[in-house]
Amino acid sequence: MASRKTSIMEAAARVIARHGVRGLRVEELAAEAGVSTALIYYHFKDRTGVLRQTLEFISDRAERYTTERAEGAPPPTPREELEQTLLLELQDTTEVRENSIAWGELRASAVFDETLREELARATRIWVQEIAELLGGVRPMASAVALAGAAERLTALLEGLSTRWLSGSLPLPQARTLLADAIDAEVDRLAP
Amino acid sequence: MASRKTSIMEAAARVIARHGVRGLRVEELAAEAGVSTALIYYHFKDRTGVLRQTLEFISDRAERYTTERAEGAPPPTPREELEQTLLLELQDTTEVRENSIAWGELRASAVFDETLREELARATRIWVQEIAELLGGVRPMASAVALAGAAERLTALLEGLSTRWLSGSLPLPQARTLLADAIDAEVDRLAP
DNA sequence: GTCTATAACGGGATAGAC
DNA sequence: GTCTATCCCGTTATAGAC
Repeated sequence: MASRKTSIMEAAARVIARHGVRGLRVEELAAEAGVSTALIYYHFKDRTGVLRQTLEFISDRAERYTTERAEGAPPPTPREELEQTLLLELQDTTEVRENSIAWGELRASAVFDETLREELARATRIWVQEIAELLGGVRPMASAVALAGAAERLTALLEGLSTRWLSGSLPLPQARTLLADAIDAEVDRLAP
Repeated sequence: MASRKTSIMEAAARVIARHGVRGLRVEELAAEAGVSTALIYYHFKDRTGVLRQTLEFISDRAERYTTERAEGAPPPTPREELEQTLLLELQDTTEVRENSIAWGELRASAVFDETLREELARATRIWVQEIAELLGGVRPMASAVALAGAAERLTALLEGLSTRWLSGSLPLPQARTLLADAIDAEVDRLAP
């Protein structure tokens, strides 16, 4: 069962998705979590502590939901799995939106906050590695270097498209098409 | 010569590069620009006005330095020009770093600030269009739609790589290689 | 562990003189 | 156009009871 502290971090993720890291007010967070502000300081020491731990929480959670699949569904082909995994991040559902926004905020905050960098780099590495493995399933003969490069490009492109979408510079369907085309191109490029 | 207002926007770009949009304090900006806080409100109305106009300033400046070429230098081939223009944004010089950080910050802020969106979308459109034209120089037979797609992907990838670089998740040389490879791939893909 | 009440402070914004 | 001085509000953070 979720501890009080965990449910505060879940609430923090929602608040960050609404107003960003900069817009997170401890009082609003308290209201969202249904607790007093004092309790937040009790569990997290200060506002920075809330952010640090919530961002860690978010990157862990993102790792999890990308891997999950429906129970009775037919097992997808490697190619389908790759495409689904990446396109999953470009969807206008509450959960994805929340995670994408929070992830973008985390990324942006790390530019100025050294303490976030290591954790972020680690989460990025894991994600890129996961995509590289999926690409390897599609193109078993491709070299590890080529797979790693393609994975790094596809995930970086996804982050770029996602931010454009969320900031209102690119309609979602177009973002999805662009990503799908890039997947095609990278897979073609890895062909024997 | 630079007006007072312009020099305040230059100072704002520096402060944003140091502490982010989130960390921009009007008082610090005033100190950086060597003026009083009241003067800032006189010229920009409020803090948001500073951000809005600085964003415009930054995107204009980026357009300029991207387009500039050395005087006596031999005119580059279309292919060289394309590559140089894009790779220019991945360099560890003060000016580029400052612009990239500020651009990333404004992009991230626009997710929560409606007032920045239109200007940002406009600047993005101009930039994508410029790259599409350079691609058209390399592949004159390619369709406008194909050129626009490739340009959108390359610039979005560049933003993604840039943010990874600035947030410490990707070494600069690697980011440059990845982008160069993507340019190769897109140009190949547009081949007749 | 959790609350209510409040202290303490940072920073955006303005008044008014020059 | 530009400054000095200051107001004032929103937020962070803590004290102390339960």
